Amino acid sequence: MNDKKLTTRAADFSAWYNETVLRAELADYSPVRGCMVIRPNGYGIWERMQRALDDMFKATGHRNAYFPLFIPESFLHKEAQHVEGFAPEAAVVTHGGGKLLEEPLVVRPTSETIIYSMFAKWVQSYRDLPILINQWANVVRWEMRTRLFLRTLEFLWQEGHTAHVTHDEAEAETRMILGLYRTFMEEGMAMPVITGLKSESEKFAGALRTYSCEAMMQDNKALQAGTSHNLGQNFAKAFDLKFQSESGSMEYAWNTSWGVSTRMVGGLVMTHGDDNGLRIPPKLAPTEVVIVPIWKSEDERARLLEAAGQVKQALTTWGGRGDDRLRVHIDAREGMKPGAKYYEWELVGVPLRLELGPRDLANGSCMAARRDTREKASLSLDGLPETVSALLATMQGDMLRAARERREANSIREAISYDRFKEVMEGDGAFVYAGWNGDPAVEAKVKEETKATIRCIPEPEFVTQGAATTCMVTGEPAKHTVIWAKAY
RNA sequence: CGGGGCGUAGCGUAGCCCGGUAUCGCGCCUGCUUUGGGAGCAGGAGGUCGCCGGUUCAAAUCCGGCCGCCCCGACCA
Repeated sequence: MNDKKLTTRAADFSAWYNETVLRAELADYSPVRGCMVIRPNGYGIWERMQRALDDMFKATGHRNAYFPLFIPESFLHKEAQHVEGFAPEAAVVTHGGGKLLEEPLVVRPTSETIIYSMFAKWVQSYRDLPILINQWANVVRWEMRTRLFLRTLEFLWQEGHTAHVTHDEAEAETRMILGLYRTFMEEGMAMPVITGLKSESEKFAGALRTYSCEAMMQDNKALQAGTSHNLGQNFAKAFDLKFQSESGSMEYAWNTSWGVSTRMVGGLVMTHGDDNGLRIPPKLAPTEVVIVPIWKSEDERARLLEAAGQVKQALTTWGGRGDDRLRVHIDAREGMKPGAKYYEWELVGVPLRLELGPRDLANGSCMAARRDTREKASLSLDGLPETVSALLATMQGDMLRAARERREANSIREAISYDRFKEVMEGDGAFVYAGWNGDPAVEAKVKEETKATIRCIPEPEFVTQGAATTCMVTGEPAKHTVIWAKAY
């Protein structure tokens, strides 16, 4: 038994995931059941996700704010569907300062209630709208079964909350954010997603409509990677969020809320990881390039470390990407063979490794190894920053392309019988595009029989085979073409 | 909460049936030799055997109770 090797994805995908997260030091189990510690390697990825998204939110007119962790229990009860959805998994504080509280406080599972209660104070006129707020926060949901990053009792996320004058404006916001998430996931995470509408049974508790980004993991299961909700006037009515319109009438505001979480880190692992560990797309990699100097003698060690320092200097001071400087680390550890370092950095997922030894130095070159393909090539030290930058950009694109090809290879777009569908779901699984008559009972039956659910009613651009005409289960006329899959 | 499994060094484990103060591997520390794909040798440190109680001259081992964790279900970003 060689415990240096990870369990392979083919042997046990779930075990592979856990080992990869733990051994790449993204996270660790905490003393509290169902909670996790996010370690620097994992938090560094989250920070880069935050930075990219935060810039996008700001660019579209949103501003950050912060609302309290504690919510009066009564707030949760003001919207009927909302309480039904979240009360069962609420953590409730009953004591403070050694005394029983007059009203219990719920640790936020999401912040609609407290935020819209505040919006109600701030809005009198249509001129006060829209309000475009985002907050970065932790939330708590008392889940029965947990998994690192994918489902923990406490997780980090951002939640956007907006209020608008009209339904259409709120709908446009909801859709705009959905597109923003998609752009980030595809261009930043190199993780292709399908955007679409959630069915009634899968929509957010209290929403009019929920849209989501659905990604396919390497076990062909779907991961809901982000959601954007048009809340209609449900919360505005519950919290008396009203404004006087231009014509003088009193109207309830139209709200949206939307969020992505540290779950995306899990999605990143399950989208790009291989049997050697993590593969981080360059844009999200805290370290894009690791330099491994190689030496034999003490004399060589001094020379190579100096040369490595110069290479790092050349890379990090290069301004070809503007303010976005290349992120470079030198692995100068002694007493560790180069091969051992290679395996370690591959496990951690650093996109590009530059090996620099006496032979390379003599040639004025270095050996570059791509993490995504594990291909090696000799690169001239002349113009290295340009070469490296271009290579990283190529890798970013290649990783997205490879992930998209994998998804399509495991999608079923042609008509399929329900019997065949059951076989697929019992076997390798897939994203199955099929007709649905729109009946929630059919959805429930399929879930009961196969564990697959409707991931979304995809936007038209994803339905490349043309809309389905009949329901896969009943044979009745199809109301929608939907994507069926097992999900995390 | 229902069904199954497991708690022994930082991690992974043997020992338990058949009682005698704990095995092996990885990791860690020191020294020397190494360093272009997971180094070798030598020496060393590290343990309330999940917790409480019982039986016994003696408990990791047998008995009772409790706690925790993992997997499968119900619930879910």
